[in-house]
This record gives sequence, C-alpha cells and structure tokens, in this order.
Amino acid sequence: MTIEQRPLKIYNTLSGQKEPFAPLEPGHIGMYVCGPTVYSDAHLGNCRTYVSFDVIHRYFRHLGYRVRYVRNITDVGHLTDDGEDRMAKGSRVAQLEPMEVAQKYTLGFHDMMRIFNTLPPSIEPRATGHIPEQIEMVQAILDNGLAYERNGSVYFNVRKFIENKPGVYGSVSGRVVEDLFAETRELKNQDEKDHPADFAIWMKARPQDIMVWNSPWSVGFPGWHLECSAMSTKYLGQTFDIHGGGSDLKFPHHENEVAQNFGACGCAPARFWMHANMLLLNGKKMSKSDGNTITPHELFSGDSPHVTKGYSPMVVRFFMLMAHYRSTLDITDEALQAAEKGYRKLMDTNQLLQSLSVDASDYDGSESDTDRAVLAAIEDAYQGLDDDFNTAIALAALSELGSYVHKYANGQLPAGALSPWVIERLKTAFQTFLFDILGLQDEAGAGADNQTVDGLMQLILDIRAGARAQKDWATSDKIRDALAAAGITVKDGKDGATWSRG
RNA sequence: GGUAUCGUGGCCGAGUGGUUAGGCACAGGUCUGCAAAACCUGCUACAGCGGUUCGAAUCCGCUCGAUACCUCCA
Repeated sequence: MTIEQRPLKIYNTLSGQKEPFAPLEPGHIGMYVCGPTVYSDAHLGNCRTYVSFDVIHRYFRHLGYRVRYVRNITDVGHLTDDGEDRMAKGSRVAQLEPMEVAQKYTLGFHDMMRIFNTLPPSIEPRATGHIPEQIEMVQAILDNGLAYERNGSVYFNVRKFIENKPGVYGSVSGRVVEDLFAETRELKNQDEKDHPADFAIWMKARPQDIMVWNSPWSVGFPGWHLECSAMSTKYLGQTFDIHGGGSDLKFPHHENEVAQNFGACGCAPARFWMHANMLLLNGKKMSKSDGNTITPHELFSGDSPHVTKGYSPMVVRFFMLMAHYRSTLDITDEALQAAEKGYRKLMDTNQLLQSLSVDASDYDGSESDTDRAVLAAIEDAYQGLDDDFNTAIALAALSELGSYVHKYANGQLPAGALSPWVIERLKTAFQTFLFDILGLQDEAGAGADNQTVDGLMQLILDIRAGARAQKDWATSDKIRDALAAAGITVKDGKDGATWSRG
C-alpha cells in the first residue's frame, strides 16, 4: 500500500465540500486538534471527537504518511459565565492549587484516551508551557496594527482585520460578517473594547486571578483562543495541513484562531479544517442541568437511568464508528445494544477467519467470482475511508466479508470458490482494518492467562465431544449449561465445538 | 431573533439524479440430538406540499420538525 495509490478526499469546513487532499510536504502530514480543557472529568463528547481523529490519524499512518499529530492541553485562560477563570474556579471549590487541578484531570483524560484505545499524539503541548510564545504572538499582532491595548489588556481588532483581509473572517463558521456586527446582546466585560466583535488576546489580571504571568502590557494571562494559534505555529509551522476539533468550536474559537494567525504572520494557518459532530443522548444535547447526561464511566458500568446495562469501551468505540464523524450521533440504549451485538459478531468472525487453515494445493490458479467479490469488498472498505473517512462504509464492507468467512467455514461455498491467496489477503485485511485502522480491540480475548484458559477449554470440550459421541446428551448439556453460567458460549459446528466469552 | 446542519424502514445509521448500504430487531426456512451460532429468504424507507427532469430519497422552493452555534463547551 503506497500513498499515491489512495486518493483521499476530505471535507473542508472552509469550502463546505470534499476536496482532494495532498499534504504540503509529500509524505508528511501536520495535524492539530484542539484538546480538552482540564478543569473537570473527560466528557463523552470529547471522547467521540478524539476517537474520530484517532481513526483519521491511524488511516494516514496506515497509508504510509508520517504524521505529526499535535493535540494541546488547555490548562489556563478560559473564562466561565460569571467571568471567573475556569481553572481558578475549579481550584477554589476543590481547595487545590490550579496546577493540581490541571494535573488531576490531565491524568484522567489520558486514562480515558487509553481506555478508548486512541494512539497518543506526537506532541501534547500545554498552554501554560507556552506563555512566551503567546506573548510574542500578541506583540506580532500589535506590531501589525491589528490589535489595541486598553488598560493593560490587548484586544484583537476584528473590523480592521476584515478591512485588511476581506473574506477571511467568517470563513470557518460560515458566519456573515454583517450579522456579527448586528449582534446586539449585552455582553459582560466588553466596556474596554472598541467593538463587541473584538476579542481579548491578553487579559490584565484582577486581584482574584491566580494563574498570572508578566507581560509587556500587564500582569495577566493570555486570551482564550491564543494558545492554539501559538502552539500550532510553533510545532507545525505557520501554515500546515489539517486543523480539527469539535464543531462547537467553529465559532468563535476557530474563527478567532484564524484571525490571530493572519494577524501575526499574514497567512492562513490550516489548509483543511475538519470538524467532528456532536453526540446526543436520547435525541437531545447532553446537559448536566436537566439530567440528560452520562459520563464514560457510567456508560461502562451501566450505572445510569439512560441505559439498562453497561457497555464496554470497545462497544462504545464501535458504536461511534458506525456513524460518519460529521453526523450527529444519538446515544440510545437500543442503539448501544445493537452495536454490542454487531461488535461481538465482528470479533467472533475475525477469530474464525484467523483460525482457518488454508491448503494451498487446492488452488488451481483461477480466480473465481467469489474471489473477485471478496477483493471488491476489501476495496470498498478502503474507498469508504478514502472518502472523508467514512467508517460506516468500511464496517459495512467488513460485514459483507464476514458473511463469506462463515460461508467458507461452513462449507457453504463450492469447493475452490476462494483461492488460498485471497483468504490470506482477507485475513490480513480484516485484522488491519479492525485493529490498526479502526483501532478496535478484541476484549473477549484480552483477558489475562489466555494460555491456561485455552488449555482448560480444550480439555472440557474434548470431554464433551466424547459424551456427544456416545449420545450422552445429559452430560453434554450439563457442560454447556455450566459454561454458559460462567459466561462462556459453546457453539457446535461441523468440525467440532468452538467457544467464546460473553 | 440570527446563522448553520439535518429529517431515510420497528431502532441505529450509510448513500445522494436511474443500480443491494450495513448493523440490530422481527417472520419463515436450512443445518443441528436439542440449543446457540452461521447461512438463505422475506419484511416495513427516504417528513409534507409544490417545482425542475425522460427519471428525484438525491437538485430547487415553501411548510413543518429536530439539533447545534451566536464570546468559549469536543
């Protein structure tokens, strides 16, 4: 598999359509994804966004690209509705130092990312670790005349930016500039601004602010979009390939990010902007205030009124991949149950497929219709991912392939219908898609002590086979029922019994 | 109020001018000592109303509904 063989199309928020993708630097991709603000536990919606970009990251790597994947940790600078810094607020409630809060939730976030089997980013920069870079960027924007200082705070001049670079502001969020200016809502803390559309890039600290730094303008802290502009520039360059994040970040976060980058260097940051869509719960936005919410841990344990049972992390990941990343995805108990069965079936099919032994001597050198159908379905899976990372299409193709696996194993295909090399190809492709690209794990087989269990199971199934040979159904059924009670399912096939957990 | 996205069968969810998505559920069948699994067959679709077109679920308009964003939440 080489890069050139797979023409990728990616939906670019800037143009509102799918565009052929080629990186700036052949063979290398720079990708920046907005990371979490670490002031509370990881939100399930975050998980979906990062699972989506994990598949994108994995597919790039699979295709042979070298990817520098940067995902930040925001540990400073976000205001709450009451004008208080989130980090400072969290710390006050918990009686902890701000950096202690950040550390606690950063570790929790990393745990969750590991549970969902996402690959770590290449660089995970922290906002607090890049204050000098942010100050430099504020200075550059000031030097370019696109910001102004008021009482120690610095504001980005949106109207001037629009005059200097027409057509840029609003291009990420699809917002009409005139409408932005028509916004009449009364907003807090904007008395210093020349215009409501302007936004702070440096804030002078008030007495209650804890996380503050010295700067040429005041003791204060950077504005709430600046870190991503500064850190993406530092690690990926002024212009890079892909910038991603949740779709709720389009405005104002990403819009202002673009403005800041233009303001600093006069050039566009990312060429492609990608946005993952929201997760809904029972058709509604998740919201703590009205109880329409579920945490990842509640989802895993089943300890929530919204689910009848717990669903494992890989079931949840599979569930997420059943939908395209740009569609909203509705979490319901029924949909999760369907995902659980679909996931287990796919894993069982893979185990069956990998256990098939192929006798190369059966191969007469011809290519059958079945061979061609299997190869075509593998290609369908690739084409699904080529087309803006459509994981739903890829999973559909794997389902189709799974049906061939079972037919072959059951002897329901004509002799020689599948060539040995096609089966080998299928084995590789199946594993590659499930584990390398889609990032799933076979949880049933992931338990410790597998060798012991395998040995025991073989012994038990041997004894049961003996009983069955003598038509001792009582013993046979007793073994099967007891195993079922222990969480192991026995399936009698033509060539003996197989078993699986769950 | 403004803006954007979307409305697909019992449920979830792809697709997007003429051709099977897929998963789950359901019904019948094959196989099996029975069961499970698997395989086969069937089943209920494109919110509504107009328009464009030889032809629309797919394009356009309107209506209704949903969701999101509108100074920070992925």
